[in-house]
Amino acid sequence: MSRLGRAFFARDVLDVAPALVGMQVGHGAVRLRITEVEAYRWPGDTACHARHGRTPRTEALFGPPGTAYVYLCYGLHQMLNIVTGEEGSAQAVLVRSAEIVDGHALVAERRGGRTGPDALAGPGKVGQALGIDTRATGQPFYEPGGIELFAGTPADALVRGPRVGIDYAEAAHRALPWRWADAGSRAVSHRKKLE
DNA sequence: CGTCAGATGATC
DNA sequence: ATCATCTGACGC
Repeated sequence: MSRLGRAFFARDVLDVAPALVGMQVGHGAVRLRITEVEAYRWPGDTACHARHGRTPRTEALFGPPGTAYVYLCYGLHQMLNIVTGEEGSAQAVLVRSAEIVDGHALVAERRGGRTGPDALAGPGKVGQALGIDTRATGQPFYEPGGIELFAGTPADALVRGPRVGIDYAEAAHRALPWRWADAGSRAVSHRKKLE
């Protein structure tokens, strides 16, 4: 499968996010098919980490398209974001869920020996399966060696709805339907809130 | 099926 | 103090 080039990511996050469903993300021996994503963008979205402007942590969100923004959530979970749009704009796609394509054994080991379905529903599980951490922040996806993104099998149909876990944001932004998922996949979190 | 508390650490 | 979460415990 072919690697996604920089141009794929150099569009608005609302175009890139749904296009990423069905694409594949790889790191080392692990390859996953993306099944659920969310878009974040500042200005105009108080759910976005960049809502208070540039800080050491959010600097990566303003970086060039096709690079990683990985942050630690609740002190436990490594959350993978894909930076989009032109450099200087704060946009990223959060990879929320995926199916295991390759590296089943390694993923099971990282998950503490849990063996079972190929569905990884939830962003913490995606980061854990890939074995990534915040040190990947700033790395490009379109070059070999790090986290890589490949063209995959687009979903037959997408479902969309509001994003998850952003109670701190203004009501209007909480309601934005900026979450997309593969309608036919079992690897989707909070499925009830989607249509 | 549901709700709930605890884990755990960077950030501003 | 807050937080783009997960898991296991417990109740129905």
